Amino acid sequence: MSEELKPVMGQNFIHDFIDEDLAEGGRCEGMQVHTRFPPEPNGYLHIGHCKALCIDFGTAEKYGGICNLRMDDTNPTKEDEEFVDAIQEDIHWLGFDWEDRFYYASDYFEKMYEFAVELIQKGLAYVCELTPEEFKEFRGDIGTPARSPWRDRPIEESLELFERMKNGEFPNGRYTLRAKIDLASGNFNMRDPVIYRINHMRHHRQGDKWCIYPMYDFAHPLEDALEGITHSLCSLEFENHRPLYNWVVENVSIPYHKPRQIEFSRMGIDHTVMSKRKLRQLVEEGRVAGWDDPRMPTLCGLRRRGYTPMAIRNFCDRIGVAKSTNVIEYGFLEHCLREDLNLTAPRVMAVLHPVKLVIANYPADKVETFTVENNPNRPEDGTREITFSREVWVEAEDFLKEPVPKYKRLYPGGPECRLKGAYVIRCVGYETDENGNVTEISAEYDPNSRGGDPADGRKIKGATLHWVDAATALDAEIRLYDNLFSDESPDAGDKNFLECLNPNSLEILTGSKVEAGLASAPIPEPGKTAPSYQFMRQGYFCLDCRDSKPGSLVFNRSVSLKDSFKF
RNA sequence: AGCGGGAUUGUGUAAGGGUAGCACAGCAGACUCUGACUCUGUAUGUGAGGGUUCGAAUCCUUCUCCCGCUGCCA
Repeated sequence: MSEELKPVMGQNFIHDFIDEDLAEGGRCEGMQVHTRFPPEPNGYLHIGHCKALCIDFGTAEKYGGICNLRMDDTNPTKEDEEFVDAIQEDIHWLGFDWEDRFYYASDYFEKMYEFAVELIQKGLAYVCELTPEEFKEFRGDIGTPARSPWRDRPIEESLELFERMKNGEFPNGRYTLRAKIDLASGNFNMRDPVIYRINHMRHHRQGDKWCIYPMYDFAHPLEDALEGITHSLCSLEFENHRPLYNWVVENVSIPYHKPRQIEFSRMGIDHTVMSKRKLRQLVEEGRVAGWDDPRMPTLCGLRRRGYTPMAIRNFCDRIGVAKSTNVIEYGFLEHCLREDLNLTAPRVMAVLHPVKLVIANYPADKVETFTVENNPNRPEDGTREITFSREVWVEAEDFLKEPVPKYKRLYPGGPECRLKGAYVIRCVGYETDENGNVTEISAEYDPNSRGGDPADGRKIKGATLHWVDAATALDAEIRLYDNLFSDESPDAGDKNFLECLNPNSLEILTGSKVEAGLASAPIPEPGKTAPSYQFMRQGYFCLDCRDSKPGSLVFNRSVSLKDSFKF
């Protein structure tokens, strides 16, 4: 990671809270800031998770503290071990390290059970036998308190029933354990929330050991407290749960810290969706090729698209942390990618829409080799050799039969242009097919401009054009991506986000021409970052890890270059 | 309606009584063997009304609008 681009987290309101805690001498004895990233292993990580990751790990780092990775696996219905590995890989790929602090919430089931028993003994929890339907009916609403006919069940009876629940004597839904808090609270989370439910389902790690599972609101504060977490950072939708979080920590005999929950707003990105449900729908309905489709905001998708960990991390650190609703422009993500790739990506030439250019006064049997820099901004990256002959491919948009204002490329009678690294040429004519489509451009070159510099030092008025030698060029398939959604906010309101899908989000070009040297380009392993090349003037491209094979190259365009000249 | 949050330029985010700053996007130039990069310059903002004050984005007050919450999900 280059120093100048190393992501740095700025001061934000979370830090203000922590500074406050530190100044008070620490709400926790001898406090070292300790955070955690607690994904539920039920799906793939996306860039929204990366924001949380940057906040959790970044905050710990800023204070010289540590951050745990914890699988929040308290609901066996949705979770699977397969995601555990994928999640760890993605986090490591981003460059975060939890060292040896990797935990499962399910490892605390025994302790959680004991804490639940303690609550019952204190008269702060009871076994309830409302059916789910009754529960809903008794829940009350704004203005009317909930009713709970079982909240005065004798402690001994609750203890016995809870133990029998654990022993598997009852079917799903027969009983729940509820915290006794406040049936009239305006905060519905406090209206005697369920803290344990019966679920006869095999847990991915615990197997059939348990058939009762703690609810998030009960489990999470305990997980945090047991791990010594000082600051539990989460997104805004848990704000209403904070009183319950604190209630649990305060009413249970935890010998460790009292963690503090701080909430921040999630990130939205325009032209994309972030909800796991919607992403899953895109995959399952075949709207995209899979979770790692380069158009997906998943980390595996972005990776296959050529996004670098550096770019994604910088993005997350620079969008800031606040509590207001926000929608970041997709262009900002692209900016962060260009910023990184511009520094590191080797330059090569590729012609996406090829047209044959014949240099009339160049000998038909002559072949030359030119040496060009891999990255003019970084001479230390060395050079490569490219061949040149009478016929080359150039970009179709670099020629016009009739020029438009400010056009300084090829047209009959137009200015001298430079073939990058080769020769100065001037357009002298063109040929068309019966439909008037340009089939061939003819030009004359200046033999005294070898390497691109005219011997007499005259200034070249036209542009520098990229090209590839027709004699050695490789065919490649190029995939250009656009936003998956044409609507700015496919996530907003009641509209069906699928109706906002952009039908032009993927464009496949066949017959594009690339430098012969790319034949030896390393094809990345799936799950690894594909090295990106800058195709001069065309953007950043990486070989597709799934579809490229030696001799058959498929490139994904990560992002185009900014183009200040619109044709 | 009850509870909890939020509102600073096109977008995101700073400034917590003292010149509203930064980044991206935009526009205009310079430079350039990438119309990229880089560099320079530039326009646009404190949701509304009252109040306190020499001075308010910031403190008080009234209002408006937006978001979240009534899973045995997390």
